[in-house]
Amino acid sequence: MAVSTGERVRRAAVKLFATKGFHGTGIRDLAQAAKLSSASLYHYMGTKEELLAGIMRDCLRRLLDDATDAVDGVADPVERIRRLVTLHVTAHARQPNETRVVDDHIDVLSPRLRREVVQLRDAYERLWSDTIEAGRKEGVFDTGQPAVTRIAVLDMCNGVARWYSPRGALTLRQVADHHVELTLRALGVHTPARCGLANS
Amino acid sequence: MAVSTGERVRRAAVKLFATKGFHGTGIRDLAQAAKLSSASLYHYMGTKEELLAGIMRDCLRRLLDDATDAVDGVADPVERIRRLVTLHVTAHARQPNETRVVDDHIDVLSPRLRREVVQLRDAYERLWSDTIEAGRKEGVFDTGQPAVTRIAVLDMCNGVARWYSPRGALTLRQVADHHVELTLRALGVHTPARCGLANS
Amino acid sequence: MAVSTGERVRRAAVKLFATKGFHGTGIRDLAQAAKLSSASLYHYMGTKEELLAGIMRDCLRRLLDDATDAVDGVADPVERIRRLVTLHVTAHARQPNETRVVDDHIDVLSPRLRREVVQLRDAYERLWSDTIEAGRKEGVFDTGQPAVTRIAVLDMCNGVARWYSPRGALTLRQVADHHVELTLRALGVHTPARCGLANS
Amino acid sequence: MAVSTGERVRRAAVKLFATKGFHGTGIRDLAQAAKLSSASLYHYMGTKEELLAGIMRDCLRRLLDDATDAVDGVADPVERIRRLVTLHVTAHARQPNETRVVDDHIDVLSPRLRREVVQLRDAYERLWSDTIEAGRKEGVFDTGQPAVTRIAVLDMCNGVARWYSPRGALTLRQVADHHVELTLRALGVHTPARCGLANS
DNA sequence: GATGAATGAGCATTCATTCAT
DNA sequence: AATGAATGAATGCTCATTCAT
Repeated sequence: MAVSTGERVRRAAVKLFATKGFHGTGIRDLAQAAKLSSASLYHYMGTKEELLAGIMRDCLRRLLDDATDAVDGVADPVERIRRLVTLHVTAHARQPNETRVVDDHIDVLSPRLRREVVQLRDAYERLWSDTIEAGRKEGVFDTGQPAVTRIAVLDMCNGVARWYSPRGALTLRQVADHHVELTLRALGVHTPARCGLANS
Repeated sequence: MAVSTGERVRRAAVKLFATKGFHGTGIRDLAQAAKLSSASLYHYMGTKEELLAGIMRDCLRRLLDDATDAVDGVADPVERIRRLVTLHVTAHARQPNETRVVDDHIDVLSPRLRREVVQLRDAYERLWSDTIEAGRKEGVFDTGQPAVTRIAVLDMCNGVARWYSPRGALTLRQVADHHVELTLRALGVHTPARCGLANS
Repeated sequence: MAVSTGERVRRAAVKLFATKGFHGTGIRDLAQAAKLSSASLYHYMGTKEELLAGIMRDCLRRLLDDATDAVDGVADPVERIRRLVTLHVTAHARQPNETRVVDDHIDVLSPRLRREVVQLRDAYERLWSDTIEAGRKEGVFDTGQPAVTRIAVLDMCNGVARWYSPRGALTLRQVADHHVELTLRALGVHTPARCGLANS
Repeated sequence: MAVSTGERVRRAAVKLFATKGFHGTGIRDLAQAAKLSSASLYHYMGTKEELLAGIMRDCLRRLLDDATDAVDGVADPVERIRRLVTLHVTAHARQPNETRVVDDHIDVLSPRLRREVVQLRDAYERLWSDTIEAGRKEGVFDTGQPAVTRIAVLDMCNGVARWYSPRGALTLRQVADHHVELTLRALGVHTPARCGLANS
């Protein structure tokens, strides 16, 4: 199935921004990767910065929507966190470039464009903090520094985008499960099969 | 106590590279921050890239040396990992800019300059993997994916450089201890005071 | 008749390189002479050095082609040398800048770009040495050092580019004829009207 | 025997100006070649341009003095030209760098510094034109364009600096003699041993 | 006599962007 | 929809030169 030119531009941008960084990517690099002249590029984007902001916005919106759906109606904090981690890790493994662009470029945006992106990111992180807080209140999570733990867990899961390969030794399922496990341990959840005993 | 001009250049570079990125930092930004003309800058550095590589090399060398000292003669894997985490977190909290430069810019370096930096980083990470492996062999660590866990723990600890403030709610001691705790949990170490019970 | 912008750039370069030298000509000088911004210049050239190499290559190629045509089918060494000198002097008188650029800048080129230029120059000079050699074999040229004589004659003819003016006392015809005469004398050809007697 | 620092500077400059050109030679190149810091260089020279002018001036002065001595008291135009050519070729073969600097850099000098150099050069060339004129008046030289011939002969002899090597096939004596021969032929002098007959 | 430090001006080249076609 | 042409501003870096030590 053919891909529209605008989509080709966006994909080129995602790949280049992720690997070379926003400032390390020139408009000519983008044009070449999108097989367009640099002038034509401007039919499909505003400025280079708006292109970046658009990518970040869409990626975060999708993540937020998916996460909202995933935990919708789920009350159990353990199950909620399980789903959040799985979704987060899956997204980072499947779209490593998009997620790396999102995770690494917030400071690059000028205030005007940053606002919306930050709002989306905060809304997304609130899903996590709310869940962690709920688990603490219910006594199923045991962590002295919930905010720090949340950041730590997210950083840990973000890292997947930098090393996971579908051709690697681990399946995506295994990686996701492992991070669920790590997260539950970080949150002090007593996973019975594991209390101090066998290797997985 | 006076600071040498060369040191001033390096400090300016550390701050700017950390906050704006290598490609986002111009030679004129550096000059202004170091209170020098851009021409004078070149008395104290080679190229901009060599300046970056020098910063990364020194920071990693210090970290590697300190870590080597810290675990020297310590046999117990739990104690070793405790020290590694404490040192790592402390470095990231005290020199957030240096460590962010190191953590974010390896891909920026050209092959020639990257080599040495990668060697240092690998030597440092080997301290971690060796320790984790030893703990697994002794049966005190319980993790199905030691390599993934190592990366996860390092990413988690690296994050400290992005949010810790000496003027924040937590002392450096508390942050370090918390990350030791998180790490031990990730490694499946049964910390008695915590097996499923009280908040810290 | 209008001149294309690319041609304007090339002409400006020829004039400036000839009069101020390659290193003495800045990109801004070129831009000003070509009535373009220095950035626009780069739509019409690669690097400054490639511009130079292109000029040299084209000039030499034309000279080589013209000389090849001029002596094509001509067997008599005296007539051949007559034509080579006439063509060479004419080219140096009519395009003094191009030829000066060619004659003065071979050492400026980096190896990559020098190769082709040197090949063309050598092919051109081979026309001369082959002709001189043939004349010697036939006994019509009398010179003890044919290689040195060839260089001497070429240097002598090259000089025309530095002083000839269409508004000067001598016509191009006269200058060419005079150099033919000088060359034949250098080659020891006995021009009857002249064996030691009258002024021309 | 030791060479003074000032002399070392001058020699470095001669070599570099000759091979890379004035504009192609940086002050740092000079300093490196003279084994001095670039600041120290300025103890031994004025500006870079004055260094160039000094070299040209001295070289021309020596040439002029030597040539004046060489023809002093010699009346016969043939003998005079013989001596001028021998001296000129010898100088160009023995000091190829100095003479190339002189021959190639007159246009580089600013008016102030150019004046004296041009005067010396003109005085030197007057020795040649006076001699040629005298020969013509006496009927021993036969050339229709004495001025053009003078330039041609000088260009021809200058070329020696670009190819002569003491390790080459020809001795300096042979090269000088050959150029004397070429010059006499150009001036239409009937050298008996040669009138149309054997190879040398 | 020698140099490290310093710099304003300049270098060739690339930047992101616009616009007429 | 697409691009060649164009540019002001900026890029990293080097220039020749000065001066305090």
